[in-house]
Amino acid sequence: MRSKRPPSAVSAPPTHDEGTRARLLAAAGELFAERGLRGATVRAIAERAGANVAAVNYHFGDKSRLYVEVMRSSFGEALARHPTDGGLPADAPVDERLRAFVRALLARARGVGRPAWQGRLMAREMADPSAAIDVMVREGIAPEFERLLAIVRELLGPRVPAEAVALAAASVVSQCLFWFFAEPVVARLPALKPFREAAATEAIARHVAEFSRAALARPKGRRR
Amino acid sequence: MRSKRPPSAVSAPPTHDEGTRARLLAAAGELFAERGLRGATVRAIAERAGANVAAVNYHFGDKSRLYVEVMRSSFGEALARHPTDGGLPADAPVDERLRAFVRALLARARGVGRPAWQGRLMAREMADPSAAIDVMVREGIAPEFERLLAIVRELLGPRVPAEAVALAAASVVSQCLFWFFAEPVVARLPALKPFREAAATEAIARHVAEFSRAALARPKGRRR
DNA sequence: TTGCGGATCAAACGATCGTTTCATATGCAT
DNA sequence: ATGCATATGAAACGATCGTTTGATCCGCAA
Repeated sequence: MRSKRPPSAVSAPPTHDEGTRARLLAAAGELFAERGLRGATVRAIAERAGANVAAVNYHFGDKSRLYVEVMRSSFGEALARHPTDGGLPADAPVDERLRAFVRALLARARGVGRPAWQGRLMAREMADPSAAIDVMVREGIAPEFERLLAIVRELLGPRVPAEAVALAAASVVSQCLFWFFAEPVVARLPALKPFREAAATEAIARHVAEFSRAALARPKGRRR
Repeated sequence: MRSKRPPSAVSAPPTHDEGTRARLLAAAGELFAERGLRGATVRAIAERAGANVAAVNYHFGDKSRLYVEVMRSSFGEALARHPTDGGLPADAPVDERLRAFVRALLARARGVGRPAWQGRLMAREMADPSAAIDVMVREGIAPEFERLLAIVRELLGPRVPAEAVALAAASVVSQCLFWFFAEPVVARLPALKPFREAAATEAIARHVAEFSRAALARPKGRRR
């Protein structure tokens, strides 16, 4: 009912309107994050994008194909905006690399960049996995988890078995994911409520890095 | 299409058939966990329960009321089956109390008891909160988180500010929740896949308790 | 101008879902 | 036996959803 024209430039589109497809992707991202794959109707997506109901099927084939396209672009954008190496050189100190990893994971989860709905999209994909999660794990999560495994192995030392390294890496990741996976609980616990604000992200990152660093302290002269 | 009668006792029901309501609750629990609130249709629930389509509305009013009833009974059962104090006396050593807390949380999440779908139900409620989460947090999660806060405060000492205690408690909880909140990812990461088996729950509990215990080590003679 | 292909539109189709309706069965007090 | 409240059954209603259809608009090459 609003403006049928895209709110982009004032001038007319160059050859044909590329805007509709992009606006559908953005609107679908928001609505899939808000209401889920089933809950977000094609009509609502088209309306928010200022497009016709048939636009989704015309540009993406069907609703499920639009969904995986949203997941791919959203996840890829999050990967590019917050790289887990934090721009650090490969030979940077382990502590700094661990801190950078934690910071990147938290930034992705809590939407420090533009679209704040990407974290919720990921949480929904965990609770209700679709075909999109396979490529997300294979192309994004798995290689980055390998990088974290290397960091943890460097912290724990070469004598620690692989299973213990994997468990420790999981402990690091979990502390970052918690803050938006369990967001409805965080919002309802008075002790955790102050950390919901975006400004608290840095404090959480510092805590997670310190907490993990203390737990991963190399047992130098321990009983053994 | 199968047996219309409940497969309970061989004899006839005493006065009237109480079984239908209970079978609807059980079938709804499974299907809500498998497909979510929207995905599980009342027809599928009624069919699995061996009841008529109208039975849901007759016994529970409508679908959403059946859902909150499922959540309440399922969550209450999990609370009762795995108490976070682990049956320990209140004056037990902090380390044992922390271990018991972690073990209980993991047992609930990974369905060590009977119904393995309760964890998935909780994960879905996190990704897509309904009216049920308010009572779950108020009656179950909040008081138990307070108990964890007391444990952590005892470990960190009285000089640590409340925000640091809250962050540390969140770190403990997150390590337990991770293993079923992020289950689709765990299942796809080769390094974590072996921990999916139910037998690995005890190993995870030991790791989480040790990891947290090391991170929460009281800074005896640290810089201060 | 004409013709054409891509893009958008209103309208409708078929399927599914939650819910309702009304009939019927059952157990129990009278 | 009779009346009544509870419970179950088959069938349908109204609403919504994903998708399809056919017409229309528009920029551009011939």
